[in-house]
Amino acid sequence: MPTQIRKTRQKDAIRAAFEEANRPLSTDEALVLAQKHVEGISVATVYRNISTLLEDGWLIAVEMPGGVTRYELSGKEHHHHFQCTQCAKVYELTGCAVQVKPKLPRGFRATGHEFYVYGLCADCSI
Amino acid sequence: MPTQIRKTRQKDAIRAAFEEANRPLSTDEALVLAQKHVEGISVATVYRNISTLLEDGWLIAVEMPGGVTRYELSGKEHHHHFQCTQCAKVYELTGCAVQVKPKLPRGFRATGHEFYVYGLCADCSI
DNA sequence: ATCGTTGCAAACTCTTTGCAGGATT
DNA sequence: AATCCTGCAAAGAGTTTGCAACGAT
Repeated sequence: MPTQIRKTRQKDAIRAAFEEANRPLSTDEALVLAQKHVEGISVATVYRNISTLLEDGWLIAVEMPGGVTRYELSGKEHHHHFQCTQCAKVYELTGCAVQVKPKLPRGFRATGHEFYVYGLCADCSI
Repeated sequence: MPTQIRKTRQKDAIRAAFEEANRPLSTDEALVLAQKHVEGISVATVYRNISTLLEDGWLIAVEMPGGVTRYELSGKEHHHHFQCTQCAKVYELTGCAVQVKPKLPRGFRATGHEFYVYGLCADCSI
């Protein structure tokens, strides 16, 4: 008998937060957004549910340099991320072409790369 | 009278650690290397001195996605960083050409970008 | 003898975990 | 009713800070 999973208001609120946001969310941001659906939802619950959603493959982690980890809906095609230097929000960048010619030291082997753009988002550009 | 600065064994040990390493160091790595010069040097001292060296402009912070901040000697020309997925050490990449054509959403303005390469360092490639 | 610096320990922040009560099936 | 899930509070990990003692000038 596989362990059963129950539907709760908190779980729904957290999933809704990510679906409504349209951008990667930190645990704090997810907490604030989820609290609009379920008042009094706790941080621990947000952390636990994000862990579960990561294991389920519903979310993936977005590691930002010098910042807390964000999470976004999985299943999107390859893309990079933009962080606003003013409000610190992170956005997805689609169709951002990057050409790399890494010159590695002798003996080094590259297996992947990450790329981040910084600047001002639309709200902060005003 | 400007605030005087004193020369201490701890301070020298921490600077030596960065000069000998030839790669960006985390506070932990700096602590371990500094302890080879001054036994019993404390974490607090490492943190405090790194802060001072940052203010002095002798060090600059290297923020790695999903990892602790590293610090490297300042004054080098523009370069990116390589992180070994095996030993987690960070190395500088010189002469790594990156061509970017970011397609930003309407109203967004880019001011900079960061680039990271992952793979196996020489020691871990064996 | 000053007073900058250090080491220790406490404080803080972010995240994880134990546990008892509450909610879903 | 069974047991998954939540909230609270305590516990960890990494970093910062207060304070008395140390030590460079």
